Amino acid sequence: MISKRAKYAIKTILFINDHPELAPMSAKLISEKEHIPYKFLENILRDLKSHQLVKSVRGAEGGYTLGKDPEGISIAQIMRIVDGPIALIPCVSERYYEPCSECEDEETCRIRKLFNELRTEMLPVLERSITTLK
Amino acid sequence: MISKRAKYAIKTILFINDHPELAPMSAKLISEKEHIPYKFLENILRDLKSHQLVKSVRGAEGGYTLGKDPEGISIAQIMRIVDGPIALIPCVSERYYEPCSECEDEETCRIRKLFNELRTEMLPVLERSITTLK
DNA sequence: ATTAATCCTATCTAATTGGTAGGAATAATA
DNA sequence: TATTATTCCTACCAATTAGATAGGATTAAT
Repeated sequence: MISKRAKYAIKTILFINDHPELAPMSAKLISEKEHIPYKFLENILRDLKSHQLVKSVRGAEGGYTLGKDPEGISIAQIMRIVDGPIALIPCVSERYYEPCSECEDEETCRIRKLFNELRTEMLPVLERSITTLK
Repeated sequence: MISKRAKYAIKTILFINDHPELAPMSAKLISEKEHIPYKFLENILRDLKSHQLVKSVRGAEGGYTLGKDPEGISIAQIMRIVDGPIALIPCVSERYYEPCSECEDEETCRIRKLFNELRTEMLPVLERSITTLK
């Protein structure tokens, strides 16, 4: 299961992308329209900003805009920022790899092999640009 | 990420299936060979038993055997028992469905659509019989 | 000066994860 | 029959994570 944080982050990015006419978009508005607790949303936005997924404008009339071309933003990117690995076990994660403490031989581990295959199936779905979501 | 509980459960089922000559298999042996904390393993086995994935024989020389034909056991089954849903958001889970509290319209939700597609890609991998794992 | 924003640090509560403790019940076998 | 090896059961516990909330400093438009 992904966290609420991740779901909120995805909603936020989609909402900003859907409403270019309201740029820069205030956290208050996002919070109200997407039913995300305001202070929690602030945290999430800070996280997204530190990873360049959004940019901010300070002061009155300020708010957030996407940090890069929406074509280049995927759900996978957002998930990795807020939840960490996409893979379901750490020993098959590319970016967050960690060996399993009790595993005897990673090369022949059937569990690892299966979850590696699983990750391979998952990635293309999650790495599509957010602009392709309908 | 799946829990350690789930990984231990999978290892346990595979180990029992791999060693029919040691049936019934004691928790002590599984614990030692697969490096799973004994008391924790007991919990997991109880859980697997209550879902008919293993059967037990009590007393000295007792232990555990598979609760059904290994052809009929999948990683998905084990994961559902110990971790719950396979789907990454509750609103696309078949067996553990729950609506998203903040969602306005499930039918048109793009996030839901994507994660539903994701689940559809994941299931065939996880629902293969454990006997096919190499 | 006021107001509406972002930014920052810190704190809090509840649930979950990963595990442990202690012992009762059962059955093989010496 | 006593011992031993096992499953079975209830309860507890510590650390971490999830999901926020609090309070205020900073910035900029009006």
